[in-house]
Amino acid sequence: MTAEKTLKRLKQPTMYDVAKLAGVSQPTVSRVLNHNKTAVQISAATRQRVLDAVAELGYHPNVIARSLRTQRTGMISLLVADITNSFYHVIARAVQDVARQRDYEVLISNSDHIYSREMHFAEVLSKRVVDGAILVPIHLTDQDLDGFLSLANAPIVVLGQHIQHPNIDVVYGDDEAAMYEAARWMVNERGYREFGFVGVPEDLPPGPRRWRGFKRALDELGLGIDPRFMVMGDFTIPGGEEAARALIRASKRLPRALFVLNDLMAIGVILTLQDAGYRIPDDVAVIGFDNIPESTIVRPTLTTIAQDSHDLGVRLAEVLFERIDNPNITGRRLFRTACQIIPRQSA
Amino acid sequence: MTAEKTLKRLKQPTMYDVAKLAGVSQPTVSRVLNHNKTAVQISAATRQRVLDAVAELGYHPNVIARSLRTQRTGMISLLVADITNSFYHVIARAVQDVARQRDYEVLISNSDHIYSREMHFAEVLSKRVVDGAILVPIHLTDQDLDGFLSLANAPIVVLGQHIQHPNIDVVYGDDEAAMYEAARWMVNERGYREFGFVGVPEDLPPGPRRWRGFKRALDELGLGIDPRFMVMGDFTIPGGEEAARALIRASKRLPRALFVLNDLMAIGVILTLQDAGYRIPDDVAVIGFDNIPESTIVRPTLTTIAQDSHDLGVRLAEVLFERIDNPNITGRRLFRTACQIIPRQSA
DNA sequence: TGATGTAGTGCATACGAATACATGATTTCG
DNA sequence: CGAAATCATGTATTCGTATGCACTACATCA
Repeated sequence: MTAEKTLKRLKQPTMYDVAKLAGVSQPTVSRVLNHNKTAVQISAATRQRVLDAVAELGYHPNVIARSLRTQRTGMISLLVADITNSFYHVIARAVQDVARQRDYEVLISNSDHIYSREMHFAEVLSKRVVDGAILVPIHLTDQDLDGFLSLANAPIVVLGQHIQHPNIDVVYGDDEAAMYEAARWMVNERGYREFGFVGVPEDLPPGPRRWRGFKRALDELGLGIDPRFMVMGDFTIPGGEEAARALIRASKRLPRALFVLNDLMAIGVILTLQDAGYRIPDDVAVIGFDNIPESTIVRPTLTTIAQDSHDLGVRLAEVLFERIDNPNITGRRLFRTACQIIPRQSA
Repeated sequence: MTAEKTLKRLKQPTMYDVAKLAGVSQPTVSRVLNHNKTAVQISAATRQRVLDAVAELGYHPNVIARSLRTQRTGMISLLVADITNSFYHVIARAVQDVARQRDYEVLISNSDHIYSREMHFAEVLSKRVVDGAILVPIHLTDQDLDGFLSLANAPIVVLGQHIQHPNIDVVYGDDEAAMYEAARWMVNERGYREFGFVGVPEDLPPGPRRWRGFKRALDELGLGIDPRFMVMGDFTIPGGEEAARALIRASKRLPRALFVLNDLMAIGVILTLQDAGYRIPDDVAVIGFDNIPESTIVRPTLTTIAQDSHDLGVRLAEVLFERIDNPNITGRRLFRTACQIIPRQSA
């Protein structure tokens, strides 16, 4: 009698168990537990009996069953391009904070910039395990997203202006304008007149935009850029290191200042150039983008362009929840966040 | 007729829809789609008709409904203490890789070392949204975990030797032994004989263990430690900076070498000491713990003790899946991973 | 050739909670 | 004081899938 199968997992109590103990019906239990969300009244006596029974049994609602019935999961997902990139940490934390206030869970995934992982993520979406998704699409196209959006009945919000889908909201830092301003600042305030650029392959989202802002400023100022001083990386520190080595290989003389597409690569560039004997910023100045925490760890500290990533995260989450609460919202809504130059030692 | 409510979300097709289109019953569809997991046979003709119907409708199984029926979610969760600490990134990635191979999703959460968040996480567990959990408990006690374990019918695996629960598997890096070896190495190989220690409050898990290993080596070598050279932080870079300032305040003369409980704090210590005019390692040597990527960014590069975090992550995931597959496993199984000294410039 | 398998399929039900509807008890008001 | 309104609760059904069981058709064997 006592020695039942201890190995067998104990079954969780259900609303029926609570109802039986309290001497009421299962729906009554449901109504007591959701009384804030339902208009139905429950007598104080019944409520108390139910609550006592809940406490006695240690009852927890089964989230799966509830989700099946309500068609809501209480979860949103967040796809970041690189979990090791601190830029996304702040965003993730902000998203989680907003979600926590609404009793939502956040499912964080990591694509490592890999297309198939982004696709996999979108597929999970279409199986309806989450009520909505925030993503940072690097490879996913409007077409891909369109397919998933019509399958999934969940809204999508993206970080990055390049997604043009007519029914996906976009939050972005205005990096094109920021690059433009930064280039002018480097010339006018800092006095640099010869630049190099460490970017990413053309088709990767932030690349073309940041390049355009940069190029526009240079054009207006009547400055050109030597093609040998343009190299590409892959957003990571090793990518930056490789890019720096490529620069050195291409020409023993380096440009006076380097714009690097993001901070991680900028750090890689600095470390490699220093190892090769160049002084930063005396021989080569370096400016990055993102203002990640590591930018204050490198020496010299990294001059960079800050996206207000906390704000980005909060907006992303808020915009998504608006859509979740009100599925009738349509259209491509745009939310812009300004960027800001953070002058430090490297440029 | 065509202009139905476009605003209304389209309903996903269900197995019934597929069944109707294929001219079979719903269970048959289920059997076709799960044929690898079920012993039942299906004729080739029927299978093809069903698959065609699936393709035509773009059917996706509803994961929620399946979970309710099977009592499995296909998700595990991972609670890390600090999402900004790179040490956990490698673990997260390793866990995700193992999970991916088994078609499991990983729900990453972040406690920020906050007790209430750890509790919240455990509660989610007990509502059965995941099939198992990996966690890095900082504040959670054996008692807490015991409560949740008996509520949840899901196994728990933890990182960190301090959890002694008789039914929770433990994976850990052998940091006590590593600190012991590192202390001997600092004395015998590097020649330091006067040490300071930057730790964390006594009750926080890795603290006492790492301290014990360190202390044991010093005792054996007949070296003492000046109480003024012992300060505490909170695992973070700002925590390390504050600790360094406390050290300087306590005595203008600093110890010859500093053991710091983890790399993030070690970096904070280095940056602050440098700003205060101390040369690393000439005035003060610093050794950290974890071997996070940032340890190669600081200058001087950080001498540290490496945990094989990829291995830790893989083990954690594998151990968890073993338990998920075989709920009859009981007991506290221990899995140890060795640590390794990584000599760099800071000590 | 009738008893016995076996492959292929449908029927009914269960998972746990939420909700439309029905019902009985109580109050309200003309 | 009787009809209608209101309150409190129960009954029945639903969400989408998996699975035990029943059933048919056909093959197998003695």
